[in-house]
Amino acid sequence: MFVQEVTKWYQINRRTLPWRNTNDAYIIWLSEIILQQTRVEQGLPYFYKFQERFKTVKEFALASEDEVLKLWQGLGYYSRARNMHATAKAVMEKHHGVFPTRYEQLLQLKGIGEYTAAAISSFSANEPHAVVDGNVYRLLSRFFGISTPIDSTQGRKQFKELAYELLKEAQPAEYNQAIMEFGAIQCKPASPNCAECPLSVNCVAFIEGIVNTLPIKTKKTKVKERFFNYLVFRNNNDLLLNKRIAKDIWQNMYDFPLIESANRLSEKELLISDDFKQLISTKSVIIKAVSEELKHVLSHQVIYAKFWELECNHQENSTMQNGFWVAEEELESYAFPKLVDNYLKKF
DNA sequence: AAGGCGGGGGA
DNA sequence: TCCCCAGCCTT
Repeated sequence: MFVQEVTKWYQINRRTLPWRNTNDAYIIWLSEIILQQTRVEQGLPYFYKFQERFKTVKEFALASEDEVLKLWQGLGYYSRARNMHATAKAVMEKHHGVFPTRYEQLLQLKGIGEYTAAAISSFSANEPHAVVDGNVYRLLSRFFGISTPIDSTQGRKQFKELAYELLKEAQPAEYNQAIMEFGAIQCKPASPNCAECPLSVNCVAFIEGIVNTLPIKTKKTKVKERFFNYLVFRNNNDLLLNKRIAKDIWQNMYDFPLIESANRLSEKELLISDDFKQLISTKSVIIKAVSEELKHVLSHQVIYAKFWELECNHQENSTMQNGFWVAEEELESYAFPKLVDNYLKKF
């Protein structure tokens, strides 16, 4: 009953999306990685950009990581872009440039976990692997009244088993699309459309009036505060950039020489700090301006950032391993985190 | 098992 | 504000 109703609803209410109605595993892979933890509306323009720039997995593999990250700029979770690039190369080397469609092979590729392997293998080859994403957790927990936390090991196991059980009576490709679409459009997280829901008569959460308490999640991410003091060195038309190579946020993207402090720094505290002296090195520098404090919120940290604009009479960066000077017109080819991009747009 | 990893949108 | 989004990887 559940499977039939969800499928019937889907056939009437499905959105037309550019990655549907294809069984090209490469195109489906593009869309699935972009959509991880990302709403369709937010990912859509990126899907078009990537599809246009990289017509084939070979073109993707031949690109530079810098270019891939630049295309990905603004979408977040940048490891997705780095992993995609690695996977494109692996497909060239290990699969002769033919994107695999088998679940077990897909799982071997970077950035592809159980969900994405199930999605690609079912959509491209109709393999019977159940997708279990946020939409599926929500819909199943409500309809069957399951209160096991979805972020527990037991919960993941229970929902996965149920999803696979339901898939037995279904057409994998269509039903996997259907159950996610139903969760995204009909059984939404907040204010789901229960009044017009074809499942409501049998929905445990609806009958018991606990729709908005499900699904249950136990862990909450705690947010860390960080204080960034960016030094924007300018010499005539050139700016000093930094490549972020540390194991930290925004890996392999670009920003400016950075002094991070445990708390908010006054101008005096910044100027007398050892970090500042070290970055200045032998440069003679004039402070031209300082930006307002920009607050940048990530899911797991809040960054308070100030940009110090420094006029510099000569170029040297001996104290910075990953520093290099770039002409202002060249900035557009570097991938910047949103925080830095926001600053650059103003200045 | 827990924590890290972006950015945006809805209520 | 808080929560969630077509999750995955490392520790």
